[in-house]
Amino acid sequence: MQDKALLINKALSNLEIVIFSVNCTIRYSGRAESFLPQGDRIIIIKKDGTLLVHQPQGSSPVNYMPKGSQHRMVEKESRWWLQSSHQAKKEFMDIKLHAIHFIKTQELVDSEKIQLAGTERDMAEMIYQNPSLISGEFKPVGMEEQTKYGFIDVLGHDDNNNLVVVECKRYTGDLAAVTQLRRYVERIKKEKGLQKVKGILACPKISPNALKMLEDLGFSHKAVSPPKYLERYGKDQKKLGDY
Amino acid sequence: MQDKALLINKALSNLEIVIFSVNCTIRYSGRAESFLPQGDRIIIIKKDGTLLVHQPQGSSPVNYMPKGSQHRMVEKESRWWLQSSHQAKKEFMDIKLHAIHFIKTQELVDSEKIQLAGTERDMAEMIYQNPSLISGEFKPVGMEEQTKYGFIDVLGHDDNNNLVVVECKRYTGDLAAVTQLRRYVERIKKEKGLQKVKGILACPKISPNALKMLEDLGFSHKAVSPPKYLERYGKDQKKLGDY
DNA sequence: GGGGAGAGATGCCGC
DNA sequence: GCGGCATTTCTCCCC
Repeated sequence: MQDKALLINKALSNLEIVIFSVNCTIRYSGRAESFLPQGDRIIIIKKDGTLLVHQPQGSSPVNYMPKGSQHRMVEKESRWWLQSSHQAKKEFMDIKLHAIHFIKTQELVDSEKIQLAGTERDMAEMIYQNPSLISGEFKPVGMEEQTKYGFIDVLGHDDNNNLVVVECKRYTGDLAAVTQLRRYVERIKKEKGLQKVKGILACPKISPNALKMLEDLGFSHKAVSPPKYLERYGKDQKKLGDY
Repeated sequence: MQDKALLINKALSNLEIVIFSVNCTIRYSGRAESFLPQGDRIIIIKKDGTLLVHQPQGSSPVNYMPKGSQHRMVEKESRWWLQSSHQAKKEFMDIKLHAIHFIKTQELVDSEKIQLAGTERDMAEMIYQNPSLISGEFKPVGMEEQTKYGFIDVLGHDDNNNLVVVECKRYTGDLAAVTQLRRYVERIKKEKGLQKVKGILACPKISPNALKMLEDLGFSHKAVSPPKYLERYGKDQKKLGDY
């Protein structure tokens, strides 16, 4: 165990990634307090100080520590503990190690960033480029207007020169989306001193409650789905290999 | 490589957890589309079919597949791929393996659930038990009222018999929290046919914009922090050692 | 560093 | 399964 501790402390100081498979008990104190009874888990400590504890099922880590945390193996009363702390954020974690199934340390090299398509931002751009997706009379105005009046996805006007605020959601529109749209419309009305500003929620579908609230507020829903850009970077795909 | 593939496919069918350290390229298609150029990553496949891909830094997985996904090692044109799919959700991932640094399979036993204190729910209960945290005249009403009118954190009334809606946030109150409170107050007004319903946002702090909107709507902010229940299980801590 | 908002969010609970 | 909502959300962008 002593040698394992040395190995780990050395790896941590070398900023290598460390992967444990252990049987442990965990306490955390910081933004909240938590206790996790004894069980088998995978623990990962990354170069940037991030610590993740994963159970054998589930997508999210059951416990974790943020980037910038410090970690060390400590022996106390003939027991080994993995202690983590982030002093600035006042977060602390103590992992009591009942057994260590295996440990692996490794230097990983990866500075690549993921390329993602089909986001809400892509949706807004698609509508901006192809405003008939909203309606035949919808005319988007300059993108700079978006920043000027906040985080409005697409701002435009109709044939009667009414301003139109479009809020995009990539999946089901919910009550929060409606209140967000409402907030933008009210802000525009106040800042521009307008009586009438249209609000449109663009999303593939909308919950019944959200639709009711939307219509009660005089807004409307337009069914639009986020774009899948496979075709867009089809050429890049070829360059990247015969995938 | 052949033997590794057999090992992995066997482990996957045995519902063991599999941990890879690899150099890979990743494509994903499903709710969105993504491409991640070549680099070193850790891959975890869990018993429930969850797949996680982690880069050497950052808290969130760069790519992932949901619970219920299926995985297999495939050889194609003298290259090994790890293919994952979730047919029902129409999600697909192809991981092109340039190198495998190590693979570990393991059976993990853990059915424990984490105990968490300091959540918004705990905050609401604290206020319900100790209403003077809101004000001297605040009197909470029965908890069953909460479900009847939705997900209101704490519902009560003041000395003048005005209904009071309290929305709790465990950290900074923001614009979304204000619109959420507004939604609850409007719902109560409509369902009960009331003219005046008070709204209170209980949170440790509040952003300037949120405070302005809150006051414009006639609501108010009360500084309350989520409870830390360390003292509740203080005795257990002592048993675990003087960390 | 804080505010505002999205996320391939995930997870939990209730209907 | 969907709806509504919190999350030790995390991450990104912009000020």
